[in-house]
Amino acid sequence: MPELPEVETVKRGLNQQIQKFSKIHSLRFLSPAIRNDLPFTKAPQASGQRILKISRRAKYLLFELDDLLLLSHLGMTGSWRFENFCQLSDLDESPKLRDHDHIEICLEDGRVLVYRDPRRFGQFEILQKQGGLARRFKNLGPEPLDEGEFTGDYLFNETRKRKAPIKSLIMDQQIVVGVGNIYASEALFLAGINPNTAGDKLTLKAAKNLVYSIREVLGDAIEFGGSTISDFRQAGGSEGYFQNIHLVYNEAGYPCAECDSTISSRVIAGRSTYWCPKCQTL
DNA sequence: CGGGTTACCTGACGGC
DNA sequence: TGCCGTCAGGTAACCC
Repeated sequence: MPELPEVETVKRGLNQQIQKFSKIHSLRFLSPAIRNDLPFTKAPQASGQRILKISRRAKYLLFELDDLLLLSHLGMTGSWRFENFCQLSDLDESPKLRDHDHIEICLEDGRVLVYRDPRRFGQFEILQKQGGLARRFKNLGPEPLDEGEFTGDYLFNETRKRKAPIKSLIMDQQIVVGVGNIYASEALFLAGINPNTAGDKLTLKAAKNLVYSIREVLGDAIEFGGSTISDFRQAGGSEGYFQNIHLVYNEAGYPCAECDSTISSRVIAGRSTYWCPKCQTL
């Protein structure tokens, strides 16, 4: 589900709600069954650690503790929420848990952070602060919103000799992180580039345009609190608004907002893809 | 290696 | 009502 704007929205919401240096009373896994099979039911090493802040790399959330990092990927349907009044003495009787809750982090201030993920495509790992992260993230490309590395020249170079459709390439997290299926279609529309165009057919000018459009659509989506398609929610539980501004995603058969042509769709590398045949000719 | 397909899961929705 | 097929924002394993 969540792409970069949704994860960024969750991160900002969690940081607002984390009190200054909330201390963890206990962290426990309610189910061993999210994607990277949690090998234990309790994580005593997290007890007593403060949550200093929550940051984001690519589509991963990083809970920075005193000595540890909690790494959380939301997959398609993952979400974090706060519940009040954690029953510290008798967790099993907690009435606040729902179906598909997998992780519970009780804070000493009495609140509890709960991770829920019906489809269980999410990931969760506990890493040592020193060293673990670089290895874990070695295959991730640059952050699209950071100045400097993700430039038109960079994308042009990365797409040379690549025959795959440009849409697949901008969703490749080794080339650039954070772009998923919705924002790939949206960014290509803004740039006037057909998603089926082979990577090596991209001109330098088009690559520069596309980098600009990716930045624009991701940045705008963050301002609107992300896109709520079915179950994405901000950390406070409210919906995003950017889904109301999608120009091509899920618009097959409807008129293009720019030119009234009928929006096309086709599955590319297993993912539904949408574009305007008249506006996207590069 | 590069590109596509499938698997991993549950739930929502449409057609019959 | 209910059954069945299809689809869903991601990643990783697998196959050619």
